[in-house]
Amino acid sequence: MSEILVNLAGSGKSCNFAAGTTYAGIVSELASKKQAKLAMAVKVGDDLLDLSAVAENDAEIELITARSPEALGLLRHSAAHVMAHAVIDVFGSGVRVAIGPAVADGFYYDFEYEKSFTPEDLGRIEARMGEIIASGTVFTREVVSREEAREMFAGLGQTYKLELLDDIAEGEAVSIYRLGGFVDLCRGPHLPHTGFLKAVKLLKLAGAYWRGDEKRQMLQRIYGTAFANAKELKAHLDRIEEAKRRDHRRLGRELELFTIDDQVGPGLILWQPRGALVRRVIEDFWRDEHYRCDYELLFTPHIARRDMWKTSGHLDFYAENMYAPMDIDGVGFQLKPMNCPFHIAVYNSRKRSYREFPIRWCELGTVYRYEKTGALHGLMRVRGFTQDDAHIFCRPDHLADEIYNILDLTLHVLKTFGFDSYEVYLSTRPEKYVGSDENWQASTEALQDALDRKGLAYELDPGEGVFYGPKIDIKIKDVLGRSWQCSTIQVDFNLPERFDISYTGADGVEHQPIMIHRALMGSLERFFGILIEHYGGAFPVWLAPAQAVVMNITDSQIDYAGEVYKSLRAAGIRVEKDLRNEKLNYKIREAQLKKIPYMVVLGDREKYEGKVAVRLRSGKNLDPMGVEAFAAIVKRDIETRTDFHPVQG
RNA sequence: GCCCACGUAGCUCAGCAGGUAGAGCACUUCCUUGGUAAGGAAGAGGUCACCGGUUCAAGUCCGGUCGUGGGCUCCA
Repeated sequence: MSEILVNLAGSGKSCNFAAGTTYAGIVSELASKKQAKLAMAVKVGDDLLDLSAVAENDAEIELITARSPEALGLLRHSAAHVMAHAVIDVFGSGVRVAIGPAVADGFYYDFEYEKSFTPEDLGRIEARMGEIIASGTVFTREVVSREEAREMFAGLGQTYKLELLDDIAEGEAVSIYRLGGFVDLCRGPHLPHTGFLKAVKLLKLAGAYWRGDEKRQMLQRIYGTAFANAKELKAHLDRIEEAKRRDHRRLGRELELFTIDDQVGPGLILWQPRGALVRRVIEDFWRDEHYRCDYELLFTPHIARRDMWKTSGHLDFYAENMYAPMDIDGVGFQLKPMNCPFHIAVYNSRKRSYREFPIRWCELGTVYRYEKTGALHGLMRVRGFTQDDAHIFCRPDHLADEIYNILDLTLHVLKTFGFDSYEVYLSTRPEKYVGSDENWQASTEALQDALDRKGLAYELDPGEGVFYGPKIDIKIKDVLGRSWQCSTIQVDFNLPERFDISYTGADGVEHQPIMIHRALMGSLERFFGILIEHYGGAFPVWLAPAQAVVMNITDSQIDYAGEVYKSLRAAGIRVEKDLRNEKLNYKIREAQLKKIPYMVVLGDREKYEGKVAVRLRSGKNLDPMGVEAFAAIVKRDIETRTDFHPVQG
């Protein structure tokens, strides 16, 4: 029998073994007793392997323990098997299992069963899982022939497994894993035994189509999560709670920012006064920044002739997202899902010269798109929303600079809203596309060039571009670490062609301009939703609907409070007054719940000294000061768009 | 759109062997004039989402409609 040399990464230890020794055996030799006990799997090269697998060649192996980055995936995948085992134990062999992978925050398993599972069932399943885990049942792997596997799963009535089996490439080994009486077709690897599962929890039930295809069978999905220990599980559950507390739908109602009314319709947003105020501040900022960057503002209608949407191609490739046409004096009109054709119409209103380029037109354009009822979600997915849209008409040689300037503006805007961590994606030519290869190549290079100059690291998404041109997408990360795609910059060779727009070049000949579509925030509605969650409803002073609230302690300061209120207002501060006949505690509590940045408390002391006592929403107090001094503090927050007294958390 | 769950006062929720609704907060009025997260009392407020069915009787059972929530790419 041949010998192989195996060394344990990080330990400097190596040893000779007979080929065919299991990694468990190797580990027990090379690692300390303690380490060996903690080993969940081994990593050889890029491959994660079961401890029960055998080594055939010289190798360097790495121990996978609960602390390894790969551990969570392993734990969760094994937990999924334990769950499937438990479900079959509880509901019988009539349960058909589909797939059960580890996912970003946990794991799931999809089942088909005649009865639907109830939330109470989760408890029963979890209880049974607890028993399986406590038993320390081992996972065993077997490599079987296709025929054996087919026979076995057919015998078990596991038809989904048969289907999966058919998809395994010829030549690839077919492996099955046994866990007690439960057998699953699975690539693995798995934990040595269930005793490694220290913290598992089932979370929710959901429906999911077999293979994500809505034409196929609807299955019942059970989501769960697993962590290396109870503490980390709890931290995860706390994060879920925190996300719930920050849910923009809840805060939107509590802070009276927006509502959605059944009578009006689903996916249609009513901006309440406080929300509308925030929106106005956002829009003002947006417009100012665009004027600064040499954009011009447009306004365009909400409907247009159906013919226009035919020319633009929307009726061909976007019809399912558009609302039905309406008949106006015998002519078909349709609600706009995008603003671009209107901007082209503005372009076409007269002859254009290269001397005007680049033309930069922006619009806060409200569009309407059909979304499936099940997809609607608060402000995040709606049927009517306002895009912070812009279109740039230019020559190919302008492209790189224009993109650079757009990136510059985008990052500035995002940063101002407190987002300074980005993921950038560059999507290149897909299989089906319009435009010449030269144009694609030149503009893709222009995008790359701009990204490089801006010093932005990006990921390449080959073939993920839209059919009409390459694009850059920017995802922002909020305080909870969730990412949201808002900004997009797209080059378009298609619309200029379809509308046959042109400009007169320096050579006196007509040329076709290139068009760039871009949005920074994407949808004002959605961006507002993201902001609400990002700030947890405690907007920075420049955005806060109410920046300060003046409150008196007793009726004897009503006049003084009125004066303070007036001078703050005159200073341009959004101030409210609470002069009700209530105790100070009560007023503070209310202002606190409204997350108003500054509470101005006025009692006799302040009145006689001509000062104000300021409480921050963080709970801290500032030293008493004159009204002007206080106004200056608030003004500084507003002008710098940065809170000098940020809210914790 | 599909699966599951849910839809009772502005909000959060209770009610249920089917016998014609209840709490807390918010709101209104009165008392209280009180220094940094809820002072006290009284009052008003609901065709129990909508439509239909079963029943002597339905918020409670059945069916449908509308709406809300969790999901529906993360491949054995």
